[in-house]
Amino acid sequence: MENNFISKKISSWYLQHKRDLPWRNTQNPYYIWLSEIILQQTRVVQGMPYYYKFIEAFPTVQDLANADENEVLRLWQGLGYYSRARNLHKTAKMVLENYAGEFPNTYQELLKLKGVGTYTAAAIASFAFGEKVAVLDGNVYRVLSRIFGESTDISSNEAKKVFMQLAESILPDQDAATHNQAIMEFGALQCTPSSPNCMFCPLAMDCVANAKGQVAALPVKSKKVKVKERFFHYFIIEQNGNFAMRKRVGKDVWEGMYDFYLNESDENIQELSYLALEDKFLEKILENSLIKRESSIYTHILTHQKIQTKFWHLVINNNFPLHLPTELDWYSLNEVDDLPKSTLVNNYLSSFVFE
DNA sequence: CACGCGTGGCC
DNA sequence: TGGCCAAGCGT
Repeated sequence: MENNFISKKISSWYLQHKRDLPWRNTQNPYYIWLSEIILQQTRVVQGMPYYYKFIEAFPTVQDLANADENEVLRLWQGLGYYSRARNLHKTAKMVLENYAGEFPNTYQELLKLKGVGTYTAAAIASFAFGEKVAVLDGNVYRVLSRIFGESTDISSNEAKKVFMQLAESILPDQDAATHNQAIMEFGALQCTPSSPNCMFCPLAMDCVANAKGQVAALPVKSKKVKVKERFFHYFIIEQNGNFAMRKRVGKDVWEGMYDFYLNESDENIQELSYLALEDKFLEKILENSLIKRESSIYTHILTHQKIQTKFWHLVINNNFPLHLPTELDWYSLNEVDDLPKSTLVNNYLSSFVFE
């Protein structure tokens, strides 16, 4: 490519302004993979402590593969998008079983790993193995849309082809790794989503959006999220110093994380007696317990959901032979602490001390 | 393939 | 304040 002045300017800017991030000082594919999974949809400052925790707890991919899923999820607790942690663990096992413990070293092979899509495969292939493949992430979409004045909706299916073509048009033959790092860092620090400082931009004179006064309008992104309201009543069931919890399964939020007995309604119902009408188990435990604590309403905001929750701490009479539903099991206080839990549950638990 | 999946920071 | 975003992926 002869119009590589764009790549050269961005890479030059990168060498002057790049942050010193730990995963940039290694070519170990395990560390690079780990950092890329952590950073999916996640800010560097938010992911950084998790990166350090993981490499300390699991220095090698073998260590990660040999861990229990709960242990991995517990370490991931608080970072969100927990399928990343479950897939991280699955992939570590795959690397051990299918690749003899050696990370696959090409874009095409990397794509076969769980949780590794086109972006992450390109990132690992270029950073760890020097393969000439272009990364296409949120930063790259933004930088390219502005430089080239490309207004294709980045939420559309067509965008992936259009922008990949642009990305490849400025991908240099040599050192794709530095180029890829550079364009992402350029998007993160210079060509920012809102109010970029184009006065100091080395590409100001080359940028179509800047010339047309379209910087704020690009990239075009149409997708809007619809927020669904949900109403939870969590019942912390305690008997003889043990607590009933379950591992969440299915397609709902927080799959794999542990929580308490949940009564969910479409409407904002406050009366326990009303809830118990439709919930025989709840009716039974209410008849045989004391309400030790009734929390205030916790409003938990997720990307697609707004969940209003009240927590009820019930102490079941010691002599009542309570038979738990199959999904629930008893855990000691220390075990409760060790289990992976959502931030909503942890917010409640950390708001007071069990006595 | 459009949608669901977390959390925290920003204005 | 509420909406938007931040190194996407699986289904």
